[in-house]
Amino acid sequence: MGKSRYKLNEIYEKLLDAYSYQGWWPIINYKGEIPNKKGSIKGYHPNDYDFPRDNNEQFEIIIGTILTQNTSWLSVEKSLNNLNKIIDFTEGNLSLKFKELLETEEDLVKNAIKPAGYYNQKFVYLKNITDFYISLDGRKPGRSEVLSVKGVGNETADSILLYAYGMHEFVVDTYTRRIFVNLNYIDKKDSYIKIKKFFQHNFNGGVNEYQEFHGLIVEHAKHYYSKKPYGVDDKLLEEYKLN
DNA sequence: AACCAGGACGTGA
DNA sequence: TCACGTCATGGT
Repeated sequence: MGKSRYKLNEIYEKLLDAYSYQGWWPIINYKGEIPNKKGSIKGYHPNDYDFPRDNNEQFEIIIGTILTQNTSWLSVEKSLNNLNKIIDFTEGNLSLKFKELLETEEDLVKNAIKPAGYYNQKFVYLKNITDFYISLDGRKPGRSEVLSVKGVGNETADSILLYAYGMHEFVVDTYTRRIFVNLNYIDKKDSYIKIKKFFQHNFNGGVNEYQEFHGLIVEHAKHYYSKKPYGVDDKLLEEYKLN
């Protein structure tokens, strides 16, 4: 494990030194703040992995995973705050209240989530995942089970499992691909599952480290992998680049 | 004014 | 399987 030529744990430590704890997944009613964090100014809980603290926070994370598909977190935060004005996220059973709202106030919900984009699609996806969540009745879902929900693909599934359920599933996103393609650790044509397994086999860490690593990868990528050509100015991880 | 943002799905080869 | 078009608002 330590003799792998892929030094993922060293990279993890390097990113942690550079950016410190990211406090993913953000909770909109949490009062913690990280100054100068792009995409949001609050909701993160750095170096505190005891989340979600209740079922409503768990469901809020799940809503967020749908809304953030191909969209910036700032837009999602606006949508979540809009929804929070319609339904109190902190009282009662959020999933049941949300289901009721989805069924009776379609236009109201669509308008609320508009900032996150794709609001017609995401409205349907939210209905699907809400019904699924309620059907679980508190039970932890399996990966294939979550994947079967229309609107939940590989990344969203792993985000739900890792951040909402605290399960040991590595999340791969476009930023992960860009960084580690640039380091020649993976090929840009590799499938999601292949990359996920690559990280799970070569990165030694538990649930907390999986959560943190993904947040760090996103943070680092926002600095050096948002505009083409990706990563040419990435001095921080330069020493880990292969051939 | 293009381009991108914490993707997923349907379609046709 | 896989490449491609579609979904859509908002920031840079």
